[in-house]
Amino acid sequence: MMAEADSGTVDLEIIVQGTQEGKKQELRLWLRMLSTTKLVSQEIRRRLRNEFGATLPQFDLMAQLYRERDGLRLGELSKRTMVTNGNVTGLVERLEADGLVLRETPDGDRRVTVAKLTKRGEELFSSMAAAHEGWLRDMMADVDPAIVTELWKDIGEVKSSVNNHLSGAD
Amino acid sequence: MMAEADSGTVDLEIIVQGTQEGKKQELRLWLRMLSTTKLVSQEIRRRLRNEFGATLPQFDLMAQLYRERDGLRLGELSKRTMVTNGNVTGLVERLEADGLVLRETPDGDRRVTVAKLTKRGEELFSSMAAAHEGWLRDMMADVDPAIVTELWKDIGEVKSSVNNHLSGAD
DNA sequence: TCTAAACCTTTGACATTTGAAATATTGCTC
DNA sequence: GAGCAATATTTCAAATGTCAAAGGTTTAGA
Repeated sequence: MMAEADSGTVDLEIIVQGTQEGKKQELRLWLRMLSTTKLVSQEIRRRLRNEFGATLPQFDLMAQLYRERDGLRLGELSKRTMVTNGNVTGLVERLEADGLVLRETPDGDRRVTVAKLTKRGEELFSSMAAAHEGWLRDMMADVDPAIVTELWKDIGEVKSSVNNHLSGAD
Repeated sequence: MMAEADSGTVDLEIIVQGTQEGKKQELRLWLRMLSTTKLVSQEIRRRLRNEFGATLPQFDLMAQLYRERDGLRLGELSKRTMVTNGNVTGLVERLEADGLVLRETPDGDRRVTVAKLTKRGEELFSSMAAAHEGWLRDMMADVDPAIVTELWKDIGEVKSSVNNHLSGAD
């Protein structure tokens, strides 16, 4: 596929970063990121369901509330969980029905709804979070810790590049 | 947090890879992978909608059919797209209604349904695929190609580790 | 103050998603 | 060849997801 130089010398630069197959690398990376993420998500979903009777979106939402004990406005929750507004409404409704979250409207601004974890919500999330962290350590047990750190850094670059090339709203 | 040796010497190994922050690296990596994947997915979803009136799951499904011109059984489609069986049924139904996919039952085994792209489906997918690849190159434009390649390799290790530590079915 | 723009959440229509149960067909075994 | 496990798909209920439009509230300006 790749033509060798006519003399004995080899053009290393081309081999290393150039034409090699360097066309659809981004697509290839994306497909692998996507399938890996799906794989992990499915595993976490399964364990959350089996061990805690919770769903992944519920876990994500509670995670945000757990670190903001004063609660969050639904719009803010929407941004942080990357879930649409309308979706947050239903999610919070169901969690409230289960007694894990409560909603209140602050005095100052009656347009706003703030969601907080209840006592029960805090306790449940606390144990889910501990398990969750363990599952991830488990799943990534075969990966060299140095690579984990490196991946974190490099994926950060991907994320920031993507953020700089969005078409719609931020 | 980390006990210092009693003499003047410092245990570099512990500092470097041990306690430093080395506790929740896997969790941190996972959160970043997840948010990055969501970000890219949303961008692709938006562009598919705006430019082609298609959804992301439809695109994924058609991608599998595009590379198997003889069609695929629904179960096989389910595995390859990592989408549940029941879900594939509905997706294919809607694509069939739009004239992009057709279903047929082979003579040999009447339990089976095979889905294929129609002519129109092939044409549409072909142009979507070209655009899709371009979007990804765009979004990752600021990332050094060497890092793209490295990420592909390292994420492969993550994926294979995860595959070795699944609780449920393969 | 009256009103229009801006802000925040909910609602509604529809698509996707999961997990489990139901159906249909095949292949094997006795 | 009747019964039964194994396969393959569909159906169902409930949850999640998007997008757009509609509902209240607040804020600012005329």
